[in-house]
Amino acid sequence: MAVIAHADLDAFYASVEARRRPELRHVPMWVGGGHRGVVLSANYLAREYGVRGGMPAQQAKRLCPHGVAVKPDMEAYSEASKAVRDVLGSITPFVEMASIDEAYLDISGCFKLYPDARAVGAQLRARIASEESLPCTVGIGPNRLVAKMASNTAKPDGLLVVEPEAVADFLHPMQVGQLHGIGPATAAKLNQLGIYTVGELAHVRPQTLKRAFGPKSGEQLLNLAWGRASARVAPAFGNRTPPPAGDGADAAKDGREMVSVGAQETFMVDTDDPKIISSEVLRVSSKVAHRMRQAQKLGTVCTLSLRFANFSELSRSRTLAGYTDDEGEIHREAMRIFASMKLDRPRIRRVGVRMSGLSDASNTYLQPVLDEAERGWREAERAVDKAIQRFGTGVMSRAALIR
DNA sequence: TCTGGGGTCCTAGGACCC
DNA sequence: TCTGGGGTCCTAGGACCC
Repeated sequence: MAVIAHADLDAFYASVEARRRPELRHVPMWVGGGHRGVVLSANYLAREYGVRGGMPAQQAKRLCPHGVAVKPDMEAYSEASKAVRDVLGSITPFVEMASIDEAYLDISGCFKLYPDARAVGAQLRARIASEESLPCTVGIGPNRLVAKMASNTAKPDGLLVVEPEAVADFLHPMQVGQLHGIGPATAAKLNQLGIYTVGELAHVRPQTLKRAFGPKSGEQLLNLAWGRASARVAPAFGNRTPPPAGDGADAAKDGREMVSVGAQETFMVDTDDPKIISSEVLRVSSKVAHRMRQAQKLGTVCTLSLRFANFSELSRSRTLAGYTDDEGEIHREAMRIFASMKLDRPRIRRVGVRMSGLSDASNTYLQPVLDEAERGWREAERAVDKAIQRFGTGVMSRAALIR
């Protein structure tokens, strides 16, 4: 039986900030905020005031007026994440970063060096604390789900091992909404059916769940309730092409193929001005195209999404005639979609563009551009990529994007 | 001064083909 | 000419996660 560990860095962004600014260590503090922003990560002192990740920054400030808001520094967090990954990798080669602040490890092969799972977990925590000065919680179980639930239960700064025979006793007393994969909507629907705890969920007739949630989701809910899940950890790229070396779009998570690339931006003030909307769509298209080129991907499905002033959303997608990573083409397609929506100038809060239907640039036929005048843009965009690589983001952009 | 940005996966309905 | 069934692809939207 496999033994899987889930390592979760506690209040990650806030911890990285506290590490380099010790004066922040003993005050309520969170990362994020700004105009129309949200809290990305709050330290545990701030959480005592009710401040939580995802909460509007305004609300955090109201709950904790003397708390300190810190501007995010994604580059620093990304570097810290890589350093942690290296530490984890020195204990087992089977490490899969599930996001910037958590990793799954297959530690099945570690028991020649360590007496038991608890010893491996303790070592992971000790090494990250001593080498990276970051607090971390480790959960261990027979598969990914149980390991994840164990770390959720043990955080912050804890360690919990759930033996295979103890899985049901561990999960069944929990509320259904605590399960990884059951969000507010599903929890509410389960509650309506009179199902509140994981134990109750585990004993519902499969037919009932399948009728209510569809065959696949119904089955999945039962698996979750019994703690059945994959124990696969995918650090290796197997027969797939590894992602390009270097930073940037290796945001591609370990092992899994990139499915889409998108960007979105919220306006400072809601707008119904087509000119402003078009130039914002160009800005996000340019971001998407740049990241696609970095990842060496071409895409064929363009999705435009809008969030309106009242927070309702609308999205439309279209399949292009060929593959592209060209910002001009993406922008034109997105604006064509916008026009086809025939909106009556509603106030728009946010615009987003996402490209999917991705394919590796190296083995995808790129449709020749018919309009010769367009040909120059590809080269120009490549040149901009190079300049950005040398001098950093912000050195160059289209004249139309300069505010 | 309410509510970001980056993703993945699933479902349902319609088009289309056999 | 009428009819049914199944498979697949595309699109829109919802749910969820960090």
